[in-house]
Amino acid sequence: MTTRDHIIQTADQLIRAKGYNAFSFVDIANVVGIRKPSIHHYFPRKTDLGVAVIEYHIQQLQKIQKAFAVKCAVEKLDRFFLIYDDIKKHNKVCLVGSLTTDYNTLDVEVQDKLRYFSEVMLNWVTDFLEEGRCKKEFHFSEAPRTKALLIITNMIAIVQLSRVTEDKDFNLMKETIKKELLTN
Amino acid sequence: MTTRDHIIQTADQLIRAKGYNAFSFVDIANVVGIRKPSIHHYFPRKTDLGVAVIEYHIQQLQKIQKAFAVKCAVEKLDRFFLIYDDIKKHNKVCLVGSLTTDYNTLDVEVQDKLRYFSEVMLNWVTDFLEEGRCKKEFHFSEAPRTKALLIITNMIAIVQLSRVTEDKDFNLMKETIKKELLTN
DNA sequence: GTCTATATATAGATAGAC
DNA sequence: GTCTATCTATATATAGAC
Repeated sequence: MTTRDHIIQTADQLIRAKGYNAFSFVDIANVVGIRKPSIHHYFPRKTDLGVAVIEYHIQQLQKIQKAFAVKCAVEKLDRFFLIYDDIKKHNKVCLVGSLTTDYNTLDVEVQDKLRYFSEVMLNWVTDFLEEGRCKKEFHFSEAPRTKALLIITNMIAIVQLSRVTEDKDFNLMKETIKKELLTN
Repeated sequence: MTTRDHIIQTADQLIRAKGYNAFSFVDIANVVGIRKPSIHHYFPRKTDLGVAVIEYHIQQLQKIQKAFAVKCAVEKLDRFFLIYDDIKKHNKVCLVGSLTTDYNTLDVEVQDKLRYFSEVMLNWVTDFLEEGRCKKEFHFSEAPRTKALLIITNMIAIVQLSRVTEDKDFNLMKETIKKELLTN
């Protein structure tokens, strides 16, 4: 892995563990094993790093979309849940949840990139829900985009909320959502 | 309003607009019209202020619970939604959503108070959902606490997510949730 | 590409006068 | 109860040597 990628992935972990305004270049330097000013060689401003972290997430999601394009809707749903399994396992929150709460403190470049990432995510879920209903894998009465919003908001917030309720509420949400999609 | 209350309410607005780690005592001083060190007279540490803000929310919620104790479940649901209407109207997020994303940076006193507030909120929603189903006002198949988690996570995250999708997604969530509770 | 040194701003917090 | 002055730590960022 290149130093640049190591910085991006470390920033990503810190943003989702502590929040955008609670991580610093020193935190990253300590993990990557370089000095604070060296990070500016790759990312002149914190904003540049923030944008790069979101771009990394967009790339990862597009890889998943591509790899699962031929799979059935239930498999796509399971892959969607797997994203949050990983988040919950490491006691993080998702990038959209972390950055939307700090939204009013972000530079417009980060805001715009975040908007685009959210759009890609929402479109993907909307599409596989519609496909799943079309093929009788899923059953739901709402518009596919509305159902996608319901499910995505469940997942965004349960990784946050289960930090203070109970960890097992995470699996409870997942199982309830899946069961209801498969029933009827 | 006392200076102390003014500080608490200003801190509350700032936490939900920008996040816990993005507001400072100077921000509050500028709004309240006093100097930064004067705030320490009321709240020695930022942690003390954080705790007070959550306590304020607990009090507000308990007032609502009391005032609506005699009302029907649908009215309680509408009052629950009204909390989020106010949040969305002012482009804020809810306290639980804001503080759970910053959870790992909070002192344990704030964490514990936040856990208690979340419990009060979850219990209230669980109770009026159960009551509503009992009286045939609501229809749902999940356990009441599970349904409460589904609805609360929808609301926590839609005020966050609709900052980057579309504002009208907020009303869309609300109406969809209510319609499904009333149907069947 | 990484370093040391530094600039500049701001954070949370305290001391002590009024 | 509020102020000025100050402390200490840390933030983002830059300059310039190696």
